[in-house]
Amino acid sequence: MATKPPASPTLPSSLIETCPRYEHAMQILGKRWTGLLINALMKGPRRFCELTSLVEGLSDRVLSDRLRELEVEGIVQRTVYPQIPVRVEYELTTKGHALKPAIDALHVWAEQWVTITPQAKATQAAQLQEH
Amino acid sequence: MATKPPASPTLPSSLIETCPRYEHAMQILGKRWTGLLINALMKGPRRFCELTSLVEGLSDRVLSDRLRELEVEGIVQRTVYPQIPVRVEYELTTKGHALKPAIDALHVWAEQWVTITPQAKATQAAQLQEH
DNA sequence: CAGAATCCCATCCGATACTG
DNA sequence: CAGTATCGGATGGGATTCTG
Repeated sequence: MATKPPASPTLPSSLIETCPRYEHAMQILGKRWTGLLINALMKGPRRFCELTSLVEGLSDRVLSDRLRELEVEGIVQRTVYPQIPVRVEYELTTKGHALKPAIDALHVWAEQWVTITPQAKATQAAQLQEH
Repeated sequence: MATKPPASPTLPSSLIETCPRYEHAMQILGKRWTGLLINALMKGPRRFCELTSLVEGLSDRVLSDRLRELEVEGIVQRTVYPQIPVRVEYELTTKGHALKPAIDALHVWAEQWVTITPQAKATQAAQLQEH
């Protein structure tokens, strides 16, 4: 009962190139709001509440989560200005800015190829309604 | 949610540029295995079971889900060759291949910037153990 | 081989309330 | 303003089993 094709002659066994780094990157960037968040930070430092209004639908709690994740990854830098009330700014690190080409490429692709279908529009509209 | 600042005077109201297309793109590509899956398809058509072995850890069910999603999005084309047993191949469409620059850019970034930390290695190892 | 169906627990995340 | 704490419903996805 020939379990699986014999590893396919053409495939070198080393081919399991899951590429851990790329995988890790997708793990991070793939999470729900992260792409939009980084996009919002591309133009410069932003404060917490600016981010909540820039990225519509993103809640405090999740924003907080995402920012911490990105901080841990060294993609975002958090700076506290000890005024009263405190002012906190988030900005991309060098590593974060280095993502620009990738984000841009994704943008170009989206512009060219992604069509918002009527259903998708309806879905979106419905989601907006829910507020 | 702590009443937002007065929309911040410096921000034009049109600034809510969530960019629906980009958002939609991230929605799709961001899902758990999708990035790796597309990556695996970049080199040419693949059969179902080839994909399960190429992308390690990806289960039948999820692969099935992802392929259908990508098919609906017009990123992947499914072809059935009515032999016995049937042979099914998946390949990227033009739209799918158009993602190459973005994926490549992401790859470059990952190579340059992503370092697998000891913790991450430990985590990965642990995850592999669990099988 | 190429999946569909079912089960079911872990994680995610939205809403709400509270703090410095 | 800039968050944290907590809860509960929704979703994700792994394991297993079954089918053509």
